[in-house]
Amino acid sequence: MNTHPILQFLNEAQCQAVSSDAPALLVLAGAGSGKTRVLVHRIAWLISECGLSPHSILAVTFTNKAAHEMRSRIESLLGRPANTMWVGTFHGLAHRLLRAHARDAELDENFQILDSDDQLRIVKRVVRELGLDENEWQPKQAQWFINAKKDDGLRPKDIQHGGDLFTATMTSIYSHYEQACRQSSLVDFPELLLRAYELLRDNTHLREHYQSRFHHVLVDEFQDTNAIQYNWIKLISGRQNAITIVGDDDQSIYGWRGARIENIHKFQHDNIDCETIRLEQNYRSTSTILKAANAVIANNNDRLGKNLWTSGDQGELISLYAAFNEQEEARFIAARIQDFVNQGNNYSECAILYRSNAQSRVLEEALLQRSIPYRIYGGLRFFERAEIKDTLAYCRLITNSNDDAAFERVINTPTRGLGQKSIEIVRDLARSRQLSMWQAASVVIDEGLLPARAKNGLETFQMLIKNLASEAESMELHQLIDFVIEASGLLEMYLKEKGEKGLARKENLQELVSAAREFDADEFGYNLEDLGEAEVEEEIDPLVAFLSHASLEAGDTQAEKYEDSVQLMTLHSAKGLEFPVVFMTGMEEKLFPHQMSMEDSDDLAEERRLCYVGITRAMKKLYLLHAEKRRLWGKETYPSISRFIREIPKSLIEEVRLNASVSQPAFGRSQLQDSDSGPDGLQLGQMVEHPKFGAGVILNFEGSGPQATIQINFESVGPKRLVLAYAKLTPC
DNA sequence: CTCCGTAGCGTTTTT
DNA sequence: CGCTACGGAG
Repeated sequence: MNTHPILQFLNEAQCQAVSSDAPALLVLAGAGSGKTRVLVHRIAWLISECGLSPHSILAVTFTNKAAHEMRSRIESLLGRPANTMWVGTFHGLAHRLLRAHARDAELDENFQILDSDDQLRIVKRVVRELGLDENEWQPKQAQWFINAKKDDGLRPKDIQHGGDLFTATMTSIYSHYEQACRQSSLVDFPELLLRAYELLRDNTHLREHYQSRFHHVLVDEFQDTNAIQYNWIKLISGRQNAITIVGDDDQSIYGWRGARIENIHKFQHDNIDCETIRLEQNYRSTSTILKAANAVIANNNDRLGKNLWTSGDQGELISLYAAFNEQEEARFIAARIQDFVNQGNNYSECAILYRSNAQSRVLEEALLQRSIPYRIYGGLRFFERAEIKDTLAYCRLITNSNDDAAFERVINTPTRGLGQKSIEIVRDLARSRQLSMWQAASVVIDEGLLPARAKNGLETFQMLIKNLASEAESMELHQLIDFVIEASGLLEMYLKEKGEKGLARKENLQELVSAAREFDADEFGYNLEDLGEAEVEEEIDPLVAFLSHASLEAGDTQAEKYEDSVQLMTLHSAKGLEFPVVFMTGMEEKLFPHQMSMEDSDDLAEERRLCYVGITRAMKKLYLLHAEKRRLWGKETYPSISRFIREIPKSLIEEVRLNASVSQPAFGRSQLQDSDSGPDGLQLGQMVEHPKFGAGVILNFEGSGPQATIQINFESVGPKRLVLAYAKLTPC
């Protein structure tokens, strides 16, 4: 037994992972197996035991939350700050590199970051400018295309369209979009990564500098990395440095966003000396819950393989409840939560998970009816609010008047007599003379291309921005923001809004001012004190830093954290969290697995991983719910039970009835029936096809002999009772 | 420019 | 069903 303080209280596999001296280490960390703990302890180990300087450590995560948590846990373990250690998100670190070496990356030193909203606006404009029909060539789709290509490290010139009209058109949009971004010194999220990659790839001096600096690179949630992230990691760590990657192939749920689960296999392949350690002991859930999770995920192929276990006890059976409809599903949950709380527990110990956001509405209503406090994850985040984005758009114009995205956003907000038509004139001129909107505006005024009223508006706008820019030089960041809010007329405009809305907006704007007051560029690593040979260009403007910060850390989704409340969220946002009691709702075919992911086997496997993630969120008690009837987009549907439920051993489930509960149920079976099997080898819960009614699930067998009937829940027409002898059923 | 009516559409989300 | 985005009327 190792008695080293850093290795204390770790199990054997964890100790091995923390103290491994392998140059390439892969830690396959199952849900709830102490993944973050291992990562944090390993870094502390490297510093205090292997004598590595924090300066030579690079740790990468996906979310800001994870990055902050990691740094503070390392520091508290070490008992001292480790400022020189690079800990951050892929995007945050890429941004840091680009700021420090803007010239080498061929970027304007005041470049700003586009969020997906701004990005879509620019794509839309490009599509329009190319004279393409927006219905045929949807900007959303083009945006998706561009991002997917960037995630794969492809520039327009790298794309072979081979005469394919779709690819050719999309590539052309991509190319023009790139041009527009360059014009305005704007960088979107995937561009941050791609640029940072190209920077190191094409600049030997810089690459060698960072390779000799970072002796150990650690990556969290490796299953979520995309192609460019993987290549960036490879580039920055070079051949001589150690890499630790931590991840769980079974929890890869972002394939649709470019994440490459294969990167884990690739890592093993690229590093012949790679050591693999599995963390399979789970400290979160009961063995019942783990068995269910293991059984479900076992249906996927190509896994690296892992079996979660616990030394804890069995705990309660998983409860399965078949509700009549979604309202009843919600009421059942609310009642259970109320019971749970009445027994002396907290609301915050309960989480309600769903596949898609639309499901939350009915759940909210049921909770509201019982006055159960709840908190919804997701939704608008602080820096995404319209009033905040408007204010920041003015600030961006102060920093860089050629920022077309910002220009378009506020040119007529608040209204100053500039309609669609006037803006179109500016836009056209900007395009034909290859100018930014701001530059084009001056030309339009000089050449008298606008009616008097619009011309006035445009001039007022220009004066305003120039005025703000000159004031900016003598003001503190927070004073400036405050001044912008006032002088732009935004505050006045919002206060005119009726109801609470205007006031809420005013409060948010005040919060923005305090955020600016507390903002410290150095603290967020925007100024780099120790780049050594690779020189830092001059000190970053605090406003530029604040704007980048706003884009990179959009802030929390609104919620009063201190209040004890039930947690509502999608299965995706539940990843990484845990709750004593978990309700998984809408366990129905076409909802979960989602209809759009049922055809393709890779998509289906990802849905299954999502289910695995959901199940493993539960610590003590798991409820699975499905409705026999569900209103979807105003239409009644009769969904069949999710295949994932059928993948859980029946011995782990008890079916909840309204007044009693029976263990070892068959799905939808009456309590009196004691066999799963009916005549003709048909089984309860089985999918069958009827020539007239289509597909359905067998609910029950009744009677015997020639009068025997079968009850089937059809997708098209709902539950029906048929005489078995005449029903021409084919199993499917 | 603002307001209102309707056509169209409808996973998952962080940076 | 309920939201958004856009187009026409005032």
